[in-house]
Amino acid sequence: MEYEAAKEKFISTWGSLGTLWGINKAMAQIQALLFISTKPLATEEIMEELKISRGNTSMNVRQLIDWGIVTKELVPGERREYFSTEKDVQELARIIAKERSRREIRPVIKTLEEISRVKDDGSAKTRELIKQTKALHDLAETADSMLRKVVDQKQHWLTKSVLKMIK
Amino acid sequence: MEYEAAKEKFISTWGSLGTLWGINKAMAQIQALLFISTKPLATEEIMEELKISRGNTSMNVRQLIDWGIVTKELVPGERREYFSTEKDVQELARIIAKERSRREIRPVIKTLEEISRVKDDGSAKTRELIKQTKALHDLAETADSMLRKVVDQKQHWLTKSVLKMIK
DNA sequence: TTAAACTTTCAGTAATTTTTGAAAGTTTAT
DNA sequence: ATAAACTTTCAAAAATTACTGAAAGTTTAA
Repeated sequence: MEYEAAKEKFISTWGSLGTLWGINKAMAQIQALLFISTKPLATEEIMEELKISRGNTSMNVRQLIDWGIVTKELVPGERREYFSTEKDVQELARIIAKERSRREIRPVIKTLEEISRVKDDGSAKTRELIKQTKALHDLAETADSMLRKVVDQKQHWLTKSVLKMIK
Repeated sequence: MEYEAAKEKFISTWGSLGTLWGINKAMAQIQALLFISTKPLATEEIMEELKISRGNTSMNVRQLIDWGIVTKELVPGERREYFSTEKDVQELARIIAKERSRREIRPVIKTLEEISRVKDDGSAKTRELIKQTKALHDLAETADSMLRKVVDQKQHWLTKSVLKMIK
């Protein structure tokens, strides 16, 4: 495979993965483009490479910045803004895990807690709702806690030792 | 909160979570409904509870069966099919993690491998593509391996010991 | 203060995804 | 073989989500 083909494949693979993970296609593709770029890119260059509009580029770059995945690079003497993404995959994973926990898992945990405090009228169906909601709550808490901590500072030794344990 | 309100909240929360995870709303809601039901439900009952069409119900139940999350229950002497979902959350998590690995993570890993074998022309951009693709590949492998094994048989002791380690 | 160079916003449009419902298909009992 | 009771399919419609592009906004330099 030649460079151009490989690059396109990378961007489109990453783009469709994004959709699957609740990130839209353009956003994922911009990140992919920056991820394999050897230098920061300006809006214009992103638009051209991905064949998307200025507005689309602007909004999605902003979202990536919101997520903490992309940063503005100010090139001295240059008016326009350049963008680059976090290049270290471990750090990238850390940021994504943290944001997903905050945006998605935490709110669900809160709702499950609320639901499990439904008025217990003693009926079988109410009991079942309480029981199942609590079980899910516990699972979500455990998963979230693992996600956040595993991915935190201690990745290196932890990854290694966990893998050793379960192999 | 009264039972009916709690139930509706549970179903709608689960429904929107589903969307976020690449499962459609109806599919997630059907699973939610079965999850808190005290008995298996027939198509007709699902339609009524969720106010969705017969076709929609049929297609989404079939998908849930495909995923291995829902099973047909044959009630002796009854013509129609009843459905129930896996009630144990640990088992549910196991199935979902396994399926997501198979359907989503594995194919991406394969593609990343392919891309990282791009013809190395020695240019900086090709080198960057190779380097970054390989880094992502490694990360994905590690994450997938952890996901699959952590969630496998050994959940109990593992969860406990990992949590102890990272706390 | 003006103008050039750029970024952001947002209403309208386009693309995608989900849902419906009626017709076709299947199964079981007689 | 027929019919009743049920399930599945799928083309069309509805709903949702993403994208465009032009106008408005911002920043910097002179």
